[in-house]
Amino acid sequence: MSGQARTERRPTRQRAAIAEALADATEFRSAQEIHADLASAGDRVGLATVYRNLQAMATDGEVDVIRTADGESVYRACATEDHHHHVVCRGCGLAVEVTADAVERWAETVAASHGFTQVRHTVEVDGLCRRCSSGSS
Amino acid sequence: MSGQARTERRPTRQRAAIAEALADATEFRSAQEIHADLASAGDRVGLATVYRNLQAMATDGEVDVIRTADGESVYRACATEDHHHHVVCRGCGLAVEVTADAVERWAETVAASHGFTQVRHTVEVDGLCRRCSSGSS
DNA sequence: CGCTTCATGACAATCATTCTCAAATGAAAT
DNA sequence: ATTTCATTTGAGAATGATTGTCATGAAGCG
Ligand SMILES: [Zn+2]
Ligand SMILES: [Zn+2]
Ligand SMILES: [Zn+2]
Ligand SMILES: [Zn+2]
Repeated sequence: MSGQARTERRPTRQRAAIAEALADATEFRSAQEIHADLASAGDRVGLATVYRNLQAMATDGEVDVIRTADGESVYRACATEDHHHHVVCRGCGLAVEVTADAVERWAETVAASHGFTQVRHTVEVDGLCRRCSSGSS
Repeated sequence: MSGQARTERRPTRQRAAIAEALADATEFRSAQEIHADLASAGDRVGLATVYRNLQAMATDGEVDVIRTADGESVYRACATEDHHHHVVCRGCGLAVEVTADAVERWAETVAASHGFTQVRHTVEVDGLCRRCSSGSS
């Protein structure tokens, strides 16, 4: 039931660099941030290239992508290839991967009960992690 | 536990017009669309004003807002004031309101189990409605 | 090595959303 | 009704992430 549609893509230095930058990062990063990371590491990669690769990788399921509150797309190479969701800290960006079979089934069921097919879903949970909870007013 | 923070806001012709346009609409509409709707109805309202009011209304829980696949914010005056989610048709925009206590609890629980507080969540389900499913390959 | 095809990069173009700030308006006080 | 003052509006500029363009560079291949 897990779907990766690994498109036929040609390996390049840039792609490898992006993948590595993504592997090093522990939190979700935006295309712009990845681009900056590479730049500051002396790796010169075009911004458009970063966008294109990140999107392709996301499409192929190699990386996860979520939308921040202000609409920015952020990517991350997750620990597991299996379908999962995240609990993200609004304060520091810490992201925990979680699975939710119950939610998966619910989405499918509720949609089907209303006659919908080809169902997809988006589930994101955010809050303040333990550390960030301490410094609240 | 349901939160509306009805801000002290001053009633204006524009606000009323926007609220009405929203009430008439059956699907989710973007700020731009609402603005166009008003314009074509002879109601002249500044685009910035539409954005401002829509956001304020969303903040106060008067209307629902979701993000489309391409990052556009779309609003709708829903049937119920209670917390709920949607199953939206990718083909025609038809939106069904659904509740999911199980999901609500799951989000809260899984976040808490990882030490998160002030938890919020986003749950959107989309697919093809019965009608739109017919014309697929 | 030549050839074909895909990827890259610099930069222009999009486009939803936000910002600016002077003018208009609501509400309350006089 | 008129003054007063904070809020809201509107027209247009500004922002900023993402996408498009297209000439150049690199991969794959015989
Ligand atoms: Zn945190
Ligand atoms: Zn899921
Ligand atoms: Zn439909
Ligand atoms: Zn919910």
